[in-house]
Amino acid sequence: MSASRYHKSDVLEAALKLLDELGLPDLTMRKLAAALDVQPSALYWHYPNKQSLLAEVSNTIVAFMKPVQNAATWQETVKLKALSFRDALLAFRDGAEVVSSTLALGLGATAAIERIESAIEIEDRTLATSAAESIVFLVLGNVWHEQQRMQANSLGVVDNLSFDASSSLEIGLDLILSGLSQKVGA
Amino acid sequence: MSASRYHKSDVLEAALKLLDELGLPDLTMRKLAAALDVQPSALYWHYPNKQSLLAEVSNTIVAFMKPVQNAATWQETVKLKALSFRDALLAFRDGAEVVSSTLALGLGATAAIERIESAIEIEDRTLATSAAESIVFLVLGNVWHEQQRMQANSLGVVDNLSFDASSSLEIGLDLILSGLSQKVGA
DNA sequence: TTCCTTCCTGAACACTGTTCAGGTTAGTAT
DNA sequence: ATACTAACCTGAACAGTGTTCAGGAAGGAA
Repeated sequence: MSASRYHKSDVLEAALKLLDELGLPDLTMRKLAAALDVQPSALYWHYPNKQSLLAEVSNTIVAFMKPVQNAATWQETVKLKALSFRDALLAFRDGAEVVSSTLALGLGATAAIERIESAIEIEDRTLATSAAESIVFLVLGNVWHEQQRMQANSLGVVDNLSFDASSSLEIGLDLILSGLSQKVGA
Repeated sequence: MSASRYHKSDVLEAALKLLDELGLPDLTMRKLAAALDVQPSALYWHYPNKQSLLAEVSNTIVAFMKPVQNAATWQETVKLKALSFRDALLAFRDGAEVVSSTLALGLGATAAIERIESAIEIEDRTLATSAAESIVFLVLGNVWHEQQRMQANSLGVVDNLSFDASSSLEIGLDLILSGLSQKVGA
């Protein structure tokens, strides 16, 4: 198989598949090349470097956010969007770490902030932006931590299962949203 | 100079110094060894691997948090502790990234969560833990983002200076704290 | 058939973390 | 002073990493 040639989207697709199989630490250019039955240097025709490849991987993960049906209140919509972001991260192995890294580099994942900000129906847009950014950091931190535990568990490391990550995230979200409602008098 | 032998704390100290001079991506075992005028393999007598070294670096950064004088309300104390955490991260180059990585690995930085949680004077300790965790994620995300911008700026990359990271963090903190006050009826 | 763009090879460069057998130094005990 | 033991380090190597570069082959258009 794979007798013909590839283009950018094929490489991206293969990277996502390999990310899921091996995890981020083992996602190397050489293994990616081997999976495509190609020399490592071939990848550099499609992407200038590994970082820009990972940036597109990150964008793909973020774009995986499912749109939310409008809820009763905008607060509810914001929460659903945040949880949809969470689900997108969880859908890919090490998703949170990938997105965190590229967001810190200023490359990708600003889409997530914008999408959440757009749901915050208040007049003070500076406040809305900060709130959206806070929510994104909160989700990323939570999921990163959770995915790390998942891998540790699959490696047989003992863990205190007494801690429910998903409800911890929801508590944090509720805190921000209730603070937001209060500050804006709604 | 450096004619005599080292022990663990010397290596840690040198690592912190080198982190500040070179940044996390260039903090390699070989450069650390060279700074100590020692073979790279010598480092592995003190630390089993690079990760455990970084975990102690992370712990040192977190321990850099200055204690806060008790404020009028516990809300104020929590906020001051969060800002003290922020200052500790900012005191070291790439501090937020270092601490994020090791916190995700479950190794260090739980001290920061505990210290903030202890200031949250409410009865529901589950809520307090989630709130403290949220605050830590928020600070880490903010500072990571900010430190990345600092480095980008020092490399001559253009940046929109219209964005004040420190006030964005304070807004996020206020949102969580006001949500917390509301939920507990204080 | 010529030509040009697209995609890839093969080999190398300059690194990285880590291991290991063996040596040296320092301090303690006899 | 001598023997012993723990602390610390050398030197060399292994197996891997991202990336570069000159050149070659495949596919479509003129």
